[in-house]
Amino acid sequence: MFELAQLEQLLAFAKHKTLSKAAEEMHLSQPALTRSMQRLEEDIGVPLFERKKNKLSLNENGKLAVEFAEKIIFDVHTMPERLREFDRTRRTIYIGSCAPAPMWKLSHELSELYPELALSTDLKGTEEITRGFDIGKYDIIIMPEPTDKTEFVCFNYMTEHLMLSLPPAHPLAMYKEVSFNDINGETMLLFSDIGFWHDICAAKMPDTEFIIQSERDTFRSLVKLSALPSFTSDIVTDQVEEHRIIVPISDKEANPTFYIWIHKSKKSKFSRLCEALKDRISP
Amino acid sequence: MFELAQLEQLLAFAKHKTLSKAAEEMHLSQPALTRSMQRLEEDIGVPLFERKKNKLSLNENGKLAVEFAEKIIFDVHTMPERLREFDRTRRTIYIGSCAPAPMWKLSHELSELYPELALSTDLKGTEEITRGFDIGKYDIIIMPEPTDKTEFVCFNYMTEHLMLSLPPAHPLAMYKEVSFNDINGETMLLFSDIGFWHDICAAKMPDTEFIIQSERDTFRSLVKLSALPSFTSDIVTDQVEEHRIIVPISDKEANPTFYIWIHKSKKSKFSRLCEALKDRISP
DNA sequence: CACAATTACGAGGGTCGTAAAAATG
DNA sequence: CATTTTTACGACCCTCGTAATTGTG
Repeated sequence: MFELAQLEQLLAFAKHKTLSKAAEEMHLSQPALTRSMQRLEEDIGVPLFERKKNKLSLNENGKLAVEFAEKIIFDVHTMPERLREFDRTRRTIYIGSCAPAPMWKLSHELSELYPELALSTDLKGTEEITRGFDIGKYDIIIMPEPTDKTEFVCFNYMTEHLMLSLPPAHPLAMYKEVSFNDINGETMLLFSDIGFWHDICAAKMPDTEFIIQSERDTFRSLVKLSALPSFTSDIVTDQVEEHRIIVPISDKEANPTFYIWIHKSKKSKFSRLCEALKDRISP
Repeated sequence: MFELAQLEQLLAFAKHKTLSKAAEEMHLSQPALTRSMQRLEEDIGVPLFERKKNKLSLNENGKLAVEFAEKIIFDVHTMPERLREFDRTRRTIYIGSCAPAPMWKLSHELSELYPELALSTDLKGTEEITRGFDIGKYDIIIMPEPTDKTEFVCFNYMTEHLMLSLPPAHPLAMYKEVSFNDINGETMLLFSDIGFWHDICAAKMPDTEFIIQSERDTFRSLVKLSALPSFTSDIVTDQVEEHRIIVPISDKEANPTFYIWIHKSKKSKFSRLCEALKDRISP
């Protein structure tokens, strides 16, 4: 049986048309290549080359052999790549979420339930999250609505309450609660990595100008230093907001319940999680 | 890079479930297999096995690796087979003919024109010959009719005259010529390997009983010794038929002209033959 | 205790590189 | 005369087999 190295050498020769050049690419001496190709011919049992005194070229057999070799070498190279990728996905839980708060909570719980697995999290709008779920990019997704599709299992995970964070001097600070409509037209500070909240903001407050900040620390400094309103929620408890008035937002869109979707086919992989959530199964 | 031998060893292990059995099939010692599989894991970069103290089994990666390996090893084994077949067809001219006489003539001419190539001849009815031509089984076919298909090139090759060979005492021996109709109902000797002549006989002499003989020498002896009529032709000059009366057959089916068909795509391969026949091209 | 997997170590075979030869444009 | 292919020869690396170890049912 011939060796893979010989097929790669054949491809190198087909590419460079001379043994010397091919040998260079293969980090091999010319004589070694000569013998290696002679062995290949012997092993296969048909002549692959046309030999002139100082010229070697592929004959018809050789040209066909190159086509075979290309396919085999391609498969041989993809095999380890695909296996490594497969191994990686096997050791990682891929989460897609439409909001940060439930993702933090779920990440925390998963890392305790599955300390041997790595987590990969992705924060996007609902549309992109469901698309990624459909193509198998995510094992688990967090959505602001349940699903009744029979191929998914769905859990009621948590509810978040969005609130307005205001400097005490702000006119809205006196209200016990506000609606998106009240805020519409304001200029606001907004953190960028917030998933579907972007869509909510755009839909419910079309006239509001958002000053978007992607650095969390910078965002927090801005909130402290500026007189502009910003959002916070009942989940973001760690965020110290001194000298700010917190006002609940009444709209139902501001108080979403988040649901966890999992493919039924992956139930066994996430049996521990499903067990932990079994009381919250939806519907 | 891993080696093909390692993939085959992996397949052997997948088949036998233990290194010892696999080693036996591979004509290798167990320790050698152990190390070989360890190298395979290293080369690919992911664990393929689940190791218990005295039990080795494939993990999920390993099962996927087996699928890859099966495909690669299959391709590796087919490559030499296909190349040998390709080489053989390249060195052989495959001829299909519906009659023996033009096949002998063509074989003779081809072996002089292409002394470096082997000949493979096949004698069948017209239907089977054209079918074989369509599927590429034959490079050249000999047919009793021309073709006007543009993808073929066609030559008028030769005409053969079928004749009746009779013992002098036979009633038909006095005629200057006969028709198939005159012979219909006789009992006749017939050589078996005669291609489309079988169809002619069956069609034109449905009531004739043919005593079919496949051994040429036996057939000739029978012709000499029996008082039964048989066929001969103007081409079969070497056949000494003492004490036999030769009567021409008048039907047009008994005097066919044979045509050579060649795929235009193979014109270059048979350029010498086409050159030799260029005066007889048949539109 | 038979069997399976793994480790240690020495031997052998195969492939490589260097050197040299032969041929070409 | 630079370039290319091929052959000859010695060296080295790599894999193999034997032997020994550990562990299991």
